[in-house]
Amino acid sequence: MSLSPVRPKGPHLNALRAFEAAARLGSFTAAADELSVTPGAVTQHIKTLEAWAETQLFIRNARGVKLTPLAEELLPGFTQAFDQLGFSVHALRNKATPQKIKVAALPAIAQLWLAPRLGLLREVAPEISVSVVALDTPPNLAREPFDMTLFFSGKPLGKNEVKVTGDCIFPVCAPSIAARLTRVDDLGAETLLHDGAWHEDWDIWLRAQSGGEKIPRAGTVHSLFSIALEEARHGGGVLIAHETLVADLLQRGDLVRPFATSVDLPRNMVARFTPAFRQSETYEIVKRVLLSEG
Amino acid sequence: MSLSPVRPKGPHLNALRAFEAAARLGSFTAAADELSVTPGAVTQHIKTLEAWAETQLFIRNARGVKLTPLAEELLPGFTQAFDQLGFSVHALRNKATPQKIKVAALPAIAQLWLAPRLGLLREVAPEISVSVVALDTPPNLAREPFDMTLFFSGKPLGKNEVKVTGDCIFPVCAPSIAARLTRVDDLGAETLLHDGAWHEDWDIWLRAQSGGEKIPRAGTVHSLFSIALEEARHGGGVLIAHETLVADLLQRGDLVRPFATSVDLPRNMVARFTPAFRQSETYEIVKRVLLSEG
DNA sequence: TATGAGCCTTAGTTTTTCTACATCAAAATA
DNA sequence: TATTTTGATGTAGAAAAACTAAGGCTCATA
Repeated sequence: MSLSPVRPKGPHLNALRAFEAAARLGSFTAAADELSVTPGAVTQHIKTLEAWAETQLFIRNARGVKLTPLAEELLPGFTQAFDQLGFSVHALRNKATPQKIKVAALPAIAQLWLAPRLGLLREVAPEISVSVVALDTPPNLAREPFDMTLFFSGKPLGKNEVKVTGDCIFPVCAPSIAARLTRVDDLGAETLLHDGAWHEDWDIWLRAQSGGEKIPRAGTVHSLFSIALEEARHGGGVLIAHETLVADLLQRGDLVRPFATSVDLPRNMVARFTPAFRQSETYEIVKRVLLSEG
Repeated sequence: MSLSPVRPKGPHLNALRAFEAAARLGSFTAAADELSVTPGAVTQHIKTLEAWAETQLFIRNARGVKLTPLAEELLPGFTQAFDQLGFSVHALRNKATPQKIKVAALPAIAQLWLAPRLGLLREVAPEISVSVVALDTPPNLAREPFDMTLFFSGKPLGKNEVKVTGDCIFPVCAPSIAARLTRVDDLGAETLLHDGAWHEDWDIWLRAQSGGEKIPRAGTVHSLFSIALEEARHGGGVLIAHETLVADLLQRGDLVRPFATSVDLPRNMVARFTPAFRQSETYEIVKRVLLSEG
């Protein structure tokens, strides 16, 4: 019996959050990414927490970490707590400023699909202000302050998800280039443009064409689809494009499809919403305007 | 549509915790107390949160704060989240170090009732280590890292509470003083000792005696019951004592009861446990040993 | 009118948290 | 086998957050 003079303190909330993220994702690096900090910060948080609890939470291997049985057992409770907290934070934002919404989207989607539609939204409901953040990977909606995300997904639709469009690829190019393309074989003489994140697109499309296997895949890679698109528009080569992202330019005639065949990819453009946002008045308007014509 | 380059951040967790406490308790000062910080810290947290959400959460009056309807609406969700978090933290401690338990108790209870029994516990289960923190008011078990509390309570027993003893008061003094006390009136010539936190005790007891109303209540006040008790033991006066706290000294003969009459107060000494602790193996042992003889 | 309770503000300090690197070990690759 | 890659760690310094202390304000109550 030690009559301690000081009120004992609980662990730091940030350490608990770091633990939950690391345990759920099974990786300190992934947790650091979700929390927008460096992996070193996560290491420190978890070390602090382990010292506080006087126990080990992770088994460190040189290549990644593994949960101890204790951490495994405790994880669901922490996840539930932070989920509830995240929901309440979303509710706070949605009820305090219902006319302001935050969207996270793939850069290409943000620029080529979303941007035109936001003009439409402004016409219909000028009181709604939308802020868009371009991200390469979908954020964890239960934890980060976004109301909706727009990404491609090959998984079955989840509870708060809505299919926006399918994903279908085909080559596009400037009309001047299209003039000299009649057979798939002609592509061998052209620069094949593609996006770095979708480096398999040409391969997929060519494999679906008879004789396409022989075309060399080498070409110019751009880190952003929108830059590759710009390049194609100026006659820089033939781009393997995603239908939803080039519909506008095709309609305007800036780009044309040299070949009729397209390939459907097994994935969709998916809009995902937070449960809190779905309860707000704004949700219906946004959904109606943005997802009107599939 | 502003294409923001930075990933937006959620509010700080500490700010959310401060909000929850302030909203639940309806007072910044009380929240500061629960969180063991100064009221200024709470003010700042809440101001930060209000700025983040771009909304007002409290209506400030010169005398206390009132929740806005929005805050009122959001409170339950936040409370639930932090309750769950608290439970998980307790579970972490209980499963990581099941042999270490933390108790918060009233100073007088800690010293006079609990301390003797801890020796007994050590005999029965030496592997259990108990740390005791003396507090004047019961801590919020759902938020602070204690496994159990021991305080007097006049309220009906709650879900995780167990009655330990009743509370019954009567005068005690050294045998030398008792020798010159025969009637209640004789108390008029003695120094009446009492604890500052229980300043009404003499009043209550005297009112229950015939003729007691006339005795002057003035006497020596001590901030700690145990100091008043020490004073009484050394012949410094007559103390109005609580049965559970002086049983030992009475049995040993260090103190005696000059009058037979006692008054039952409408309250009990109550042990309260965390739900997480009740699930641990240690709970049964502790309960059996400490609460054996009512 | 004086007092006290309760919150606010500001300035300055302490504590916490984060980053930037360098390092290390196992696994994957060549 | 040598090399590269991946993911975690340790440390120092810097940045950010959180806290305290002290003075001030306002309203209710005595």
